[in-house]
Amino acid sequence: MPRVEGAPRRLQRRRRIGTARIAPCDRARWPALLMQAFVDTIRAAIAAATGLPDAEIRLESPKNPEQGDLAFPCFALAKAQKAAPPAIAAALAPKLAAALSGIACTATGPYLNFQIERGALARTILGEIEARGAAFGSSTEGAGRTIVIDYGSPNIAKPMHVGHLRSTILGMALVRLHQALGYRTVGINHIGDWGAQFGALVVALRRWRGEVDLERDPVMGLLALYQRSKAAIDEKSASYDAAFAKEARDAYRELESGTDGDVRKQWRWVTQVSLAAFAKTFARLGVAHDLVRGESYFESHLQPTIARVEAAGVAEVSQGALVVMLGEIDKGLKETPCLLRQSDGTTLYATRDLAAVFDRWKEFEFERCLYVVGGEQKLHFRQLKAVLKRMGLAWEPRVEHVDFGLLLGPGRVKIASRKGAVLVLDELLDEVVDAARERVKEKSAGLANLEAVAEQVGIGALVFNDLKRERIKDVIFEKDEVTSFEGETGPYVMYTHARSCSILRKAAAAGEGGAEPDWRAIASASPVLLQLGRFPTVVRTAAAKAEPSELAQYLLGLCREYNSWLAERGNKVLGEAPAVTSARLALVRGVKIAIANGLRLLGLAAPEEM
RNA sequence: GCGCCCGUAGCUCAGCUGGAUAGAGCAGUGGAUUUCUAAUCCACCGGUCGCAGGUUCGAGUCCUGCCGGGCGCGCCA
Repeated sequence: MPRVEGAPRRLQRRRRIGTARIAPCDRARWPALLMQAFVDTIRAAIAAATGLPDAEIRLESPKNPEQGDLAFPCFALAKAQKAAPPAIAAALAPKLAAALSGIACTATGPYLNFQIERGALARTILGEIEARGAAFGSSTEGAGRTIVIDYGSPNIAKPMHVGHLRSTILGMALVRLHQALGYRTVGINHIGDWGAQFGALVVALRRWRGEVDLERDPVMGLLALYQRSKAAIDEKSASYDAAFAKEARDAYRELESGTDGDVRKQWRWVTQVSLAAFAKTFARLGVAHDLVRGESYFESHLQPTIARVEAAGVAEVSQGALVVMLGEIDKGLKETPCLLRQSDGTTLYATRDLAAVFDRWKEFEFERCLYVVGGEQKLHFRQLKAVLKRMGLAWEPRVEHVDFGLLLGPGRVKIASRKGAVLVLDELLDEVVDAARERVKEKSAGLANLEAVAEQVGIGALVFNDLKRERIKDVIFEKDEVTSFEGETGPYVMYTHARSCSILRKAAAAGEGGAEPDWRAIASASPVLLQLGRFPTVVRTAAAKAEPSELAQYLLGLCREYNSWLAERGNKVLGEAPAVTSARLALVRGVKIAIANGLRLLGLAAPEEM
């Protein structure tokens, strides 16, 4: 039962570390990074004028958009030139202005502000989006390389609950982000289908099968048996049953022995009905794993795995157990070695994950192997990596724990409780979709595909609510917030998309938009254009940092800028002079494409009407 | 006790590799609909960026200490 157990036990936060660094932009490979192209041009000019090494030239955005599109602070030059930053800026501005064509350069205090010529900005960015369409934002950077992503990973015999939501949603987004960058992705559902608890469950099935309904909703029936069996083997529980516990241990031993008898038959059935239920839930979230490979798969790999670690000379026996001491690798792990084999000879979680990661490396030679697992398991993955490092495996840095915070209820109360009341994921999805259906009915009465849109909007609201936050932060699940659909929400982004589609439909119906665009008509939309230009870079960094929230935040910002522009009285799109309408339609189309692509990468639908 | 993490507006959060007056959403107040979906937009209200030092031309951002909160810590997963 690997990734999520009933109650999230731990919570960790971490700053971005590890391999999540972003390589310098390779222009040969990234011809279409849009804003990056302008940035590189300006940087080259600054380098030529100042002699600064390329790495030290950092451009930023001016505080006030009217000051320019890009800015360069001159403080760093002050020491070398022995002059005040404003004087340096003033001296540099004319030189750069002369060197750059189509980009104005002015000094404002200690800053150099650059403004790209409006027409060029619009033409470049909107032209690129138009040309690439659904592929806008994607690239071939990752061609020929593989990313393995372990996510979702529920445990059999129990329904998926809210605790699985974050891993599933984050994992799905990471799969899509990497795909967009040209990587081959392998999404793995590492189901928890092994362990002593299944011995107990089989015994529970033997004894109490008739007492629960296993026909209508097998997984809920299994949950009841699972909980009851857990109490029966818990010495501290009032329902402790010594005979049951012994039988459970025997059953697990039989399961582990590989004997294809009754125990294994029952276990197989449990696995089968559980997977069928998971598949439905995953489908609603738009998730499809490439590989379902549970812990049981690695049973035969356990002894070879231990042998391999022993052969590497890093294993030792301590207090009867086989461990790998890790203090030399990581001082923080001095007190917590990695246990590979218990004193009774059985293996542990770490052994299985070690077997799994060896297997994955052998099969995929991954660029990265991401474990989208809650922060409460941080120690486990830290140990796992430390073992790999101690074994001298060069690919150890490619293994990353993509950790995330807890999902909490109102008042920071834990939602998923070990005792009883699990919030079943399907029920939650139904609730959100119900709320969405009400809203869609009320706002768009005659919508033909009401049900489909309600599903898209409701689930989109839930997913976006999760993805918009930095993953390390806890998510406070407030139902009112998830079903409000206003403000910084998934439906807000979807709505912006749907409105744009509506404008484009009307334009097509009226035959507008064919004229040569007059880019001056969108001169006031440069914040929108600049934001559009950032899209490919955002996709790239969101993937590199395994942080989908960067894309979600980007989309919110894009929609905010765009809606604000669109609401201005002077910016009417349809029915204006043909050249004006053409230019504005190009902007609408560009935004529409960026939103659609962004939503898709986050795993959300982009309905054309809602 | 040890390890790791978090602490920005009443609430929920952004803030890119330290840089120009700290930004949104929600809640509250007041506006915008002969105008392309008002699931929108505009304005106002609201902040000692936990506290104290330090580094720096410059710190919400880096370092140290403290306070508050969370998670984890050998035979569970």
